[in-house]
Amino acid sequence: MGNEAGRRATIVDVAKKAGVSKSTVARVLAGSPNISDEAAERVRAAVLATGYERNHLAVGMRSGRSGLLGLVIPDITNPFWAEVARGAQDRAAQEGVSLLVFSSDWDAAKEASHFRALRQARVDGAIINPVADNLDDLDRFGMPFVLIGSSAERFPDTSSVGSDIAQGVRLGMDILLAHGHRNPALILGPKSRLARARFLRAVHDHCVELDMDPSVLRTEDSDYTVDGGRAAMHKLLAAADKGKPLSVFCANDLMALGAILAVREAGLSCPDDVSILGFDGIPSGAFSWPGLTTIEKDGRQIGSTAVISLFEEMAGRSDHHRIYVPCRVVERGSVANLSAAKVGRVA
Amino acid sequence: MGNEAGRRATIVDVAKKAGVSKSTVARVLAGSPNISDEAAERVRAAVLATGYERNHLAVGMRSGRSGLLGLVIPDITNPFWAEVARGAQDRAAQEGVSLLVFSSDWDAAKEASHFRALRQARVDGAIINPVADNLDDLDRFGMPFVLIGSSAERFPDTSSVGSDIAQGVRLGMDILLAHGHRNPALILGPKSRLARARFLRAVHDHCVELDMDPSVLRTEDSDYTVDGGRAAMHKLLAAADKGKPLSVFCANDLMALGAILAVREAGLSCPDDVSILGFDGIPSGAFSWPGLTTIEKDGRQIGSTAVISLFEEMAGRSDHHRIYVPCRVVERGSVANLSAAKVGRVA
DNA sequence: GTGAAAGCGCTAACAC
DNA sequence: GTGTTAGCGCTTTCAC
Repeated sequence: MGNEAGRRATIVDVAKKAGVSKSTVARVLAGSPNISDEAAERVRAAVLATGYERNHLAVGMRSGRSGLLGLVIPDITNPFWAEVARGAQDRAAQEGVSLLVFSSDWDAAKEASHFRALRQARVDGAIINPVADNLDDLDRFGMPFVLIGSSAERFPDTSSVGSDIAQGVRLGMDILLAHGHRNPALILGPKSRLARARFLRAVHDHCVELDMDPSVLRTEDSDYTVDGGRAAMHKLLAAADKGKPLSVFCANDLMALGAILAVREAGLSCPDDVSILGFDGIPSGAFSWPGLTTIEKDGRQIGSTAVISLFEEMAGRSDHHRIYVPCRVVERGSVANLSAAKVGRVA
Repeated sequence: MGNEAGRRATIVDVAKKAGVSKSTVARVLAGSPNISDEAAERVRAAVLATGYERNHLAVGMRSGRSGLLGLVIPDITNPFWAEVARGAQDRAAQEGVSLLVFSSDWDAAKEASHFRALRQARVDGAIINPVADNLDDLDRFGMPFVLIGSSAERFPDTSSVGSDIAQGVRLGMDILLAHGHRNPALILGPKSRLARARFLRAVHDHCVELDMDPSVLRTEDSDYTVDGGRAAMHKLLAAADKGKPLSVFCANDLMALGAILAVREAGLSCPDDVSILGFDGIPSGAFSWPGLTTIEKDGRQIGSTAVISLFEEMAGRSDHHRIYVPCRVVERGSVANLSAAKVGRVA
């Protein structure tokens, strides 16, 4: 325990044991260069002997750095956000700081109360997927922060890290096209959501790049849920030409999983009759039948990049910036290769 | 900001504004009873006017309570542990404390380093799914803690909260029996794992209760993975009587999902030819085809109960205890009802 | 019912 | 290169 009294050792105990002053100990601990080798050695020995461990509360109080970072995400139970949290955790550990994690449930009141907790804990900075429409709470207290997720774009003059949706959509369209699917249908989220507009815009932009007419693409609006995707798929199926191969690009994986269900319910086969492409990369996509081919967002990368960005922000050594983390294709089995199939039939 | 200088308001600013002493402010904040209504009112007004928020670092330093709790789980990315974290988070928020979350990856070295972080942050207590074989690190520093998950049973003289595996296994066997499945096969984890023995023992115990001979049950050892379950299922299929309905109780959901895959690969149907029951309740089970019928562990409940237990532990107002949180059945479609099927054929 | 004063463990000037 | 000193913001005796 470090001393006779049985309390935890303090810097004074270490100083006494090493026969130096508090400041010398503090300097060794901080890795200051102006220390004699001998003193440093004695301090290190004393630290070991006493079992001393720095009291971050005291450090934080004096230095103004608590060694704590805050992370506020919608729901730690959502696999994408869990990945983000993991990425942030690992990076924070690497930097020697710890992470306070909060779930907001997309609820502004909860978010506000988490912000209060962050301020009271005197976190050195925060990584936030914002739900409320203003960040005054944070600004007012001068807490450095970095926004994550795509909703961050609502806020000018902030740093943010999110998925590169435009690139992901390009990837998705290209996969579909490369596999022989012309004019895929689109299952989108509800009109109210910003994400819907961004996804759609990305599709349009890429169509234009490809000399395709985007207005030809059939779209179906729905909720970002399994049931939403299922319902949308049923509508698409009802309106589709029988016998003609159909392909669908869903704006998230949950809807894509629902679409697969709907195809089976209609007595059709995925991918033989209809090909389905998702967007997210949730783990459940690996266990559906067929496995879901999807565009995967890199949550872990977003989390770790956000920590790095936050450190920049804390150091104030950079302007605000937006970082877009690229997505990647995960091919499983829900998108048929039409060209290959034709070759097969010929043979 | 609370004062002219633009720094965050302190208790002194509040005291000045309210025209009372620091101590009076502190007493109001702490909810002490011996305060005149008038003073209390003026303090409250001053708090609002200054935008004062308690500095938890200073509070912790002086009072010895940081208002921080630690949570060390194997992986926040694992849906079960994410549920646990969420339960703990919500309960902690309710109690006015914040949660530091760490992932150990079942790695003793990482665990040790997280313990150090917990000690340095001076958390008031910790909730831990232990990987290492001893908890001396924690004991030595007198940090109150509660163990979670079933591995906790390795440690005598500790408090713990985990799933009631015995009850869950009973639930599973009863579902199988009720649906007309005699003598289900068992897909278990590797021999090295404690969890395997506990699961098997629970099955045996329940068989004895039911006057069944447990030695009649075919078992297959494997890894706790999708591929493990798939391989085990193929072996079971190879050894099974053709045409006779087969049922399998898997010790976790990942293996069960693999088993479903194997059944399809063998050209058979689940649940028509073989029924599969899982154990865990992971979200992916809802998206497989057929949906996985399983015994669900209540991670959220475990998390929130662990926080309550930890508070008991911190208050020292109870002996060590073990709490077993009950599991529940989630019926989806992977277990056929043999009795119902027969009725159907007759009709 | 309230105030004055001490001090938690540490860092950061400032001296030497 | 090292020691001395003054607090950081709060809680908690101890007076009155």
